[in-house]
Amino acid sequence: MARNAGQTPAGSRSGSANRSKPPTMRQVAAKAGVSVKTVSRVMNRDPAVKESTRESVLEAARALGYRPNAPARALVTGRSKTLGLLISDIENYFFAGLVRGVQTAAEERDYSLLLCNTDENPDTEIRSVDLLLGHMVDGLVMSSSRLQDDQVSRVADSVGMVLINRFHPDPRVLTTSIDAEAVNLAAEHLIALGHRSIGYIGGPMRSRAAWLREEGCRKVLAKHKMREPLVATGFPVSIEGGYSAMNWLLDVDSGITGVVCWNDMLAIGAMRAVQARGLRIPDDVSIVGFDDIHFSAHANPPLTTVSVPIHRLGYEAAILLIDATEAEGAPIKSRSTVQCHLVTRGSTGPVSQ
Amino acid sequence: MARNAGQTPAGSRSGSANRSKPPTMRQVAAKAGVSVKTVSRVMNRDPAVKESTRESVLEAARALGYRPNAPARALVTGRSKTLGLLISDIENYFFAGLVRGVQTAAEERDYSLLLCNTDENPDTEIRSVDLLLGHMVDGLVMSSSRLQDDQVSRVADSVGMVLINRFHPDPRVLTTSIDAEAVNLAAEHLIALGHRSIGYIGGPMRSRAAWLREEGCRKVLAKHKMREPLVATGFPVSIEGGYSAMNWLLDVDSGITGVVCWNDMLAIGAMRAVQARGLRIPDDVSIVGFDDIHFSAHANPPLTTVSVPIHRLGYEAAILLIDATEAEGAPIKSRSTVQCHLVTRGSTGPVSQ
DNA sequence: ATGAAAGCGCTAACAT
DNA sequence: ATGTTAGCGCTTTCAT
Repeated sequence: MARNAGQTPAGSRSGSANRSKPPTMRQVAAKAGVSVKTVSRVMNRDPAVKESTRESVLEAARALGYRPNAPARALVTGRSKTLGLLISDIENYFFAGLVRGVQTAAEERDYSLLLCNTDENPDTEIRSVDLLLGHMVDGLVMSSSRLQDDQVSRVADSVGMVLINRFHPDPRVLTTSIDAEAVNLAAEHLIALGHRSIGYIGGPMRSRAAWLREEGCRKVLAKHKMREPLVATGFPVSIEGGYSAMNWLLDVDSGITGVVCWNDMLAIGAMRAVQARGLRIPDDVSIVGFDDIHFSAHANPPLTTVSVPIHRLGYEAAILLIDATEAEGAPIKSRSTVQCHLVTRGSTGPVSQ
Repeated sequence: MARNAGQTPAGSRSGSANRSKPPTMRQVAAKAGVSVKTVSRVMNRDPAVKESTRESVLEAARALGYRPNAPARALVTGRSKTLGLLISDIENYFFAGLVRGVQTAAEERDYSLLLCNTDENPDTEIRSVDLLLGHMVDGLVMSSSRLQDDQVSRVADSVGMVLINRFHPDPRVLTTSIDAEAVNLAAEHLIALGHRSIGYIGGPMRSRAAWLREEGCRKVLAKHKMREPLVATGFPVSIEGGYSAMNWLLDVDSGITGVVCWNDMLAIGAMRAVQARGLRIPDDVSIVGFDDIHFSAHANPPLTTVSVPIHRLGYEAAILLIDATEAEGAPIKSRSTVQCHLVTRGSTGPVSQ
């Protein structure tokens, strides 16, 4: 009877790639001697099925290697149990961590993940959003989106969405961000160590988050009645970019003793530039990063940085989104925040006399 | 007439999250005054439509904000234009690069990507495969799979698949791998530099690829009539693991002057351990990695490593898979190989006298 | 506790 | 060059 004992569906396996169509509910129903709807109920864990019928259905399903067809289900229910994830670059350690957090949440809640890279290109991003919407994703997680506020709002007309580290006036657009205090931690730390001549290496151009972080640095210095930081912006956000930016900083003002960086990648590049000039870290120059990517603890010297709970950021965002998607009425909660803290390591020290 | 000028579908936007259903082909057809099938043809770029009708259909579609419904299409065609991607950990730089390569190919060929992490856990992996098959993916890209050969074969009964860096006897299972010579490059390099006491830090346990690489190292030493390498295995494949492994190596034999590592992460950890002991790289110990992840060029000192074209690896795998999937008859090609080469940087040097 | 029929949005097979 | 009909695999009424 059951020619294929395991999970193998019946089908030829002769050399080439002709595959048999997967079994359907109808076949399971026939085999179990029940109606299609009963099989459906069993698959959806409807408690109103007799234990014995449930078992025989499950048995038949196993024997046939049956698997519910997600597209079919999506078609009729209008929900795909799928989330779209838009990031600028999966090879960036920050986004990789984010994805991991989102995945954890997705797995917990039984969602799948469709991943798209945007390369910070708005056209690519729009195409990706269209693609994702075509797949009937139930929600969208967007990080470092290059879309304007009104474009984002327009997307929110069609689907639930959560933005990472970006506030949006539209109340339907959910947000998960780092705490407001985080942007000040790095500068405060350097000042506490006695640094009075401070540089800043900035993040992506025209990014609101980047602007915010730079402003944070400025404000902290102002609060302590110090002169403005020397700011290096427009450099690529990469190790190489940090290298160039640091060289620029030192060329303009060789008296700088402390540098705050938009992120850890830049900071690592900056450290290399300092060392390449024969200066020592932290004796001559102290450097602070942002994110606390895995590698930073193992840089040489280990990098002092503002630790962002990246997994949590992704996890919270996804949970917020899923909750909002599944709530029929008004969303339970529309914003969430994760707490950051400074991790002091070897790249910073007291200013030398 | 067109109340919504832009791409906005008609629908309420009042505070809460009630979204209107997206427009269907029927509505587009009605608006354009044609049949559904004609709309279908336009959407599928069927050349057999008059230019004027095509345009009016496109116009109507734009006005309504129409987007083809992928699940519906998948249901009827049996193809989802979606690839499943199974990796062990997206936060591992190698896999992130792989994903990027796969994504490039997917985008080129108009496929979407469903991403799953396995954490090298076979149970998670089986669950993920089931999930992916439920989504009717057209193909599966698997890297560092923990499934047995026969389990893989069983999956291949249902769907096309390509394995990264793993050969499989089943001819239906496609493969993309690094070239056979790559595993020898590191050891050859150390030997050429005069090293005679060589250690090896191994990769994941029970991984065939890891075993192969270790064997490569052994064979090279044997070929040069040198004694067996001292092998450290069973350590976590991470910076921390490399640190511990290197310490173990040095504890067992303090005379080691050259170390070959399964990958760059381990190598970076190993470098840190050497430096922590007050030894210098490469003066006292030379270290070679594998992969050439982005960070390696910026390690301190920069890491000599076997450069694997990771993007290409992912790209080639995806292309192989898509080609095979779309070919109705026998697959065009079932294996592909990418060429690796040694990148000499600061972590290796001639053995000191 | 279970079943029959309708239909989700689309394309395939055949018209015309 | 365009339209009609049927049906993909599933869930949703509404029965029983």
